[in-house]
Amino acid sequence: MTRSAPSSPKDPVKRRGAPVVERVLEVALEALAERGFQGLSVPEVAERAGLNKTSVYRRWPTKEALVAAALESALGHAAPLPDTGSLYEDLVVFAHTAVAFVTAPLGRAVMRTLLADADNPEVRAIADEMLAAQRSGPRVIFRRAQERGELDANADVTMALTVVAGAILHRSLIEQKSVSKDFIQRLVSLVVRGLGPAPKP
Amino acid sequence: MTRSAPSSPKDPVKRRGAPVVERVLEVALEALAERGFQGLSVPEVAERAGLNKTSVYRRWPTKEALVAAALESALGHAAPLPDTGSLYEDLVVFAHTAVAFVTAPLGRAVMRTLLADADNPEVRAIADEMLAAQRSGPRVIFRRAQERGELDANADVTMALTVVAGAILHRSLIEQKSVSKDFIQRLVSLVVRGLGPAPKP
Amino acid sequence: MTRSAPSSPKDPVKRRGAPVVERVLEVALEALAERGFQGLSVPEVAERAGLNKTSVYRRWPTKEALVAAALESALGHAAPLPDTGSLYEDLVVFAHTAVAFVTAPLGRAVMRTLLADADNPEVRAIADEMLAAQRSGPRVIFRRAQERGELDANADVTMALTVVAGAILHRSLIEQKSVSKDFIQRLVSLVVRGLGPAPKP
Amino acid sequence: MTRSAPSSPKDPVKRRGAPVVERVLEVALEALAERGFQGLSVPEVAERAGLNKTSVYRRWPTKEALVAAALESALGHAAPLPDTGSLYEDLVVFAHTAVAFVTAPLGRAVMRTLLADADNPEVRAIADEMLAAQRSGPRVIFRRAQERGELDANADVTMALTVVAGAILHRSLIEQKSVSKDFIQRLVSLVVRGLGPAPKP
DNA sequence: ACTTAACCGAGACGGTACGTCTGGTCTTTCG
DNA sequence: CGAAAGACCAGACGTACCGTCTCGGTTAAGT
Repeated sequence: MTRSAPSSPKDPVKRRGAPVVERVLEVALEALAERGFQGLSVPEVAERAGLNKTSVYRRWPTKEALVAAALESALGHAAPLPDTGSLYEDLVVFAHTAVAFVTAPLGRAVMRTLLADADNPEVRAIADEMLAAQRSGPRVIFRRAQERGELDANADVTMALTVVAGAILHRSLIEQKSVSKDFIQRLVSLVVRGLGPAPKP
Repeated sequence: MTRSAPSSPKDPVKRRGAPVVERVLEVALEALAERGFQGLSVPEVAERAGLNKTSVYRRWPTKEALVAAALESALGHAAPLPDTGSLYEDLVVFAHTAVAFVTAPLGRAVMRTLLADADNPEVRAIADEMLAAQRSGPRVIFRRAQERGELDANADVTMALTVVAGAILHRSLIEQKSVSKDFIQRLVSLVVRGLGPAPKP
Repeated sequence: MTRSAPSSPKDPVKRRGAPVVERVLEVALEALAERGFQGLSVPEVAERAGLNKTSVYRRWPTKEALVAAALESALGHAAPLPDTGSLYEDLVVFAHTAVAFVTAPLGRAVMRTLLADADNPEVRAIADEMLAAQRSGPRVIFRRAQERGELDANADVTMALTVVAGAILHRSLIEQKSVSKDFIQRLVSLVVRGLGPAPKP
Repeated sequence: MTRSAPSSPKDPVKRRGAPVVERVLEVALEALAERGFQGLSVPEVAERAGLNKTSVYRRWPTKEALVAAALESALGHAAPLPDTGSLYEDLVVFAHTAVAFVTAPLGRAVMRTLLADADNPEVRAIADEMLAAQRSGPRVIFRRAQERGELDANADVTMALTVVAGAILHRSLIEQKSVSKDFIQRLVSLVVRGLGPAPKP
């Protein structure tokens, strides 16, 4: 017996296909960002990836499966959480990563899917999961600020997150203006102030 | 005129002229909200409106023209601006109208178009225009607050608007949760506080 | 123009399509003769007929329906029965028409269908029907010969028909040789003699 | 064992495959009879023979080669010629072998190929050859009858053969009826009579 | 017994064609 | 004249099948 490669005892599938899979999913993600879910066509992805459409259909029988796989393959790239010792600084750094996410193909794809093509439950579920992952991290920022005493214990953290994310979203996708560093600073300023106690009249 | 038509209990909706146009544009708006721009098809609108697709094509030769007309027909329903004498109250009222807008078919259609189907410039222009109209009003709220001395003269009004709109947008479309009265109050609280001077440490 | 067109009291459908139908069926018959039933493809027929494949599919949803229609449209061209007063002469004339049938596209199509593609019952039925029609006529020839006393009353008429048809079939399709006038005469001679009483030893 | 021939430095063919080859060709013949030439697919033959399609393609690169090999492998099974001393009896026996041939898979395959799928010249040539072999034998029957004086020297022997073969062909393939013993007797009777002198009126 | 080389199984892949579906144009008829 | 009906074209889509290729694994021969 020629037991080769003990690390892969049996790998009947994807001996030839491994690089192909990556390429296709990458292309699918791009296309998803450009055209949205319903505008995406499997033949187009196949052509862009440089292989025959039948080969794509073989692996992912439906468009949903392809998109789900593409989204899933891009999961787990959580950005490292900032810890500068200052809520303001932390939030600025986090906002930048959020902007980067929304600007990159993956983020655009997720956003388009969430906003416009949320009909398919399978895809929707994955996109939701990605969004939750995206939101779970930053909560730590606020908790640390609370532990430092920089933030009140019952500050509306959830609202702050929604505000930061929503403002960036609105700015980049609705107003279609670039999210500048200045914008982020003004946004974070407003939020940090807003989380504090009411100003004296 | 076939008013009674006993042979057909279900009268074929609106047969000629002006009422037909209204019906079609109304249906087009609904479909736009449901399917988005690229998901909308002229034959489908025709069928839903109860007339032959050729009749629709006669009036609006392209899908763009139909959508543009539909959006345009829904313009000019600017909500009355609140003037309660309190920035907080004014913003709460405004936020409610914004939520109503985003919830209604027209608003959803505009949002979907802006977010996901912004490729066509003609349609995009109209949607932009609607958005600008939606934003022009509320600025008065802040100006009045500044005149009352309730708000600093160089407060970041633009940011405040973006934050309110963005948060509502994020809440309803991304998180897919209902925008409750409580949510709005907390949102406006945060924004009003954020517009004030920095809290004392 | 509103001319009610009394010249066409026919059904309201196929005003544009009437000539198209003929053309398609004609082409289908040709293709059937060339490629056989299973070798025939609807798109190919459409292209040869100069119209879009969807137009063909609209009228005949399946290949079977198209072939059935093509065969049916070619029915009813029964050749006039000869009546020369001589069994030999009658058979010679009839054999010539049989040869013409087998040589023409229609005949070849029927033969190919009967011989090679007899799997589909719908098509098979039509081809069978055509064959029966083709055989019903010639029996009269023998009956008249019997009435004239030229032929014995219990002569094996069915066998004679099978022999004439089979020999022509074998000659033209199996041996692939032309069916000459001389061949026909020798064939009929043999059959006529064979129908008579046994020769004296 | 087939002469292992140690002198042969290279014996690329059939070290392991000898029984496989037989099985494949046998199956191919069956499939040819069932589906005809153009309906036959190499993968299907492979599956029916219980081996992988690549194994079949390795030996016979094209469908034509496979069919040619299948037909060729079935050659040379000439039935022994009858010699009963009576033309009638000889012909009856011969007709039975002809019926057996046409009924068996091999015969049906040859017939289908000759009748319907005669496009490929290579295959066609082999089928023609088989047909010629099938016809060469029976001529002896007539020659012996002539030598016995039972048959006139210038009787139309070729026509008689065509008639017998054609009638059987027509009966079994066109009329799709079984070729009974009675049918054969009546057929031979007619032919034998037909070969004799014209009956006296 | 061990090596070697032909053979076989498995399945990914490109490619072609098919039949379906839908969108948009056009002609003809009806009211 | 406008609306209905629907034939028609165009093109994309997903499926099926074919034939090629490249891997491994196995079998049969030969030192």
